[in-house]
Amino acid sequence: MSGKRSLIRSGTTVDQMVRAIGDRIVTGYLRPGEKLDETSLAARFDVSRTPVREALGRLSAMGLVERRPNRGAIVAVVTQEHLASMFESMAELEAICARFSAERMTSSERRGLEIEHQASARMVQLGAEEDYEYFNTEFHSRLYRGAHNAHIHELTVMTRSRLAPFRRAQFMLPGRLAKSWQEHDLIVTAIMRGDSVAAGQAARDHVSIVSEASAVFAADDRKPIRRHVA
Amino acid sequence: MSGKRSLIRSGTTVDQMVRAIGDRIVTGYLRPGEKLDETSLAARFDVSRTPVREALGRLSAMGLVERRPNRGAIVAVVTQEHLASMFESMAELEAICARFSAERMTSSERRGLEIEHQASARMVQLGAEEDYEYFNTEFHSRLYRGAHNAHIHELTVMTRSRLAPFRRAQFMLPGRLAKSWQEHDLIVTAIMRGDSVAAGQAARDHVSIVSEASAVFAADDRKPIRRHVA
DNA sequence: AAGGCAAAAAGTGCATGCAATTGCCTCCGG
DNA sequence: CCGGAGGCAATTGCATGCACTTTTTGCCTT
Repeated sequence: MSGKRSLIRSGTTVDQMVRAIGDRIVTGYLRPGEKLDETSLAARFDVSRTPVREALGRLSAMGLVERRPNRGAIVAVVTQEHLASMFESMAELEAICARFSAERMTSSERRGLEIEHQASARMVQLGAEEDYEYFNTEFHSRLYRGAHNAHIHELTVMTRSRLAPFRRAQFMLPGRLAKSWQEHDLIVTAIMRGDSVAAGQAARDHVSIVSEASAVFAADDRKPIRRHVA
Repeated sequence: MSGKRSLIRSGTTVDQMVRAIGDRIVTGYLRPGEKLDETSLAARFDVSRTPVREALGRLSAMGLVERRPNRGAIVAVVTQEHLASMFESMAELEAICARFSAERMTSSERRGLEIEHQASARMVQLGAEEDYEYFNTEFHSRLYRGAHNAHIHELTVMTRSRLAPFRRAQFMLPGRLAKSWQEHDLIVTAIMRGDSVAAGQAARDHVSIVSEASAVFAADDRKPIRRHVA
């Protein structure tokens, strides 16, 4: 083969394929409904069809691609209805995590959450969307971990990744940044005082709002986003 | 190849493998930690290693088998802690389904639920564990569908199947049958009067009790079940 | 000109073969 | 007697080839 398959090192070939293809889907580079031809993908990444097939299988299990027997794979196309169901699920899952976090977070976890949350306030003041996004992700991850429930954690992360393609532009909405922080603040406050019911409700509301914000973009997401190849 | 691969017809070869191996895991025929050798499985089912590999991949995504790169696959071994987290998740998921069902079930869905539930009462009187298990599964499925949320449905079914190996003996506990029905009754009643909070709580409690009942069996599940190699 | 049918082209599904990695067993040194 | 290095067997990971299914295209019929 040509180069030592430089991009995306580490892990087995299949892992690389999963990441390579998955990234392109999550970032919107490959658009819903787009055909995923095994042969072309294999050629594109300079591997044989076997690891590509396995990667498509895994991505299918993740819900990112749809596989039709004997008819090839396409990037999963989600109906507006199914999208709504995923957002609703996400709200419930986050609510559970927040509720459990309020009950179970260790004092050091609470401290960490508080500190990160306050740090992210600076990003809001600066209006740094990109940086805030990092803190946002970290914030939610802390909630998932704080729930101290491996399985819920897994389900939540899975659902979140599946929603990723539809969430990416949410912070472009004017004022969304500050609002997001305030919503986080409600959650943090509730967790700090151990109010599991309030924490759950605040988390649910937070996701619901994100859901609506994203829906705006889901609609005009049809415009060509195609960039350079990788 | 020899015979027309008679067992488990329909679907692609991989589907058959997934079902064949998955069944053996879910029913406890293959025990946690047991090595799943690709070559032997391929020989056993008279197919090549390729579909077996893909099946193992899917089962791994389902959480039924654990795959260690270059080191083969084993039947997923869950720690007591992770098992507890799955049961807890299940309780929360069922609670969500019951809550949504109370709010969203159509009148015909409500009618169907009620009828099935009443029918299952006969199984309790007869002490027919096997038959009751069918109604039980059906009952929960109705709850999942009644939530009218495709994604929650998916997560719930996935979690349920993953718990299947640890639930199978629950109805062997004396008196569990009648208690189960009474718990179902609480859920049904709450749903019928549209009391989402009560429905959710009843469903959560129901699963929690099942969880404890199953834990009893999870402990002495270590005894050798090994039979002939299928 | 439009519809339908058939043959070819394309692409998936599975089998098989080879390379690479792992685990084990042996042998040697301490 | 124990610990480690090296080689061997077993098993996984990937590549390739063939068969079958689906789709497309071009021609023939109406």
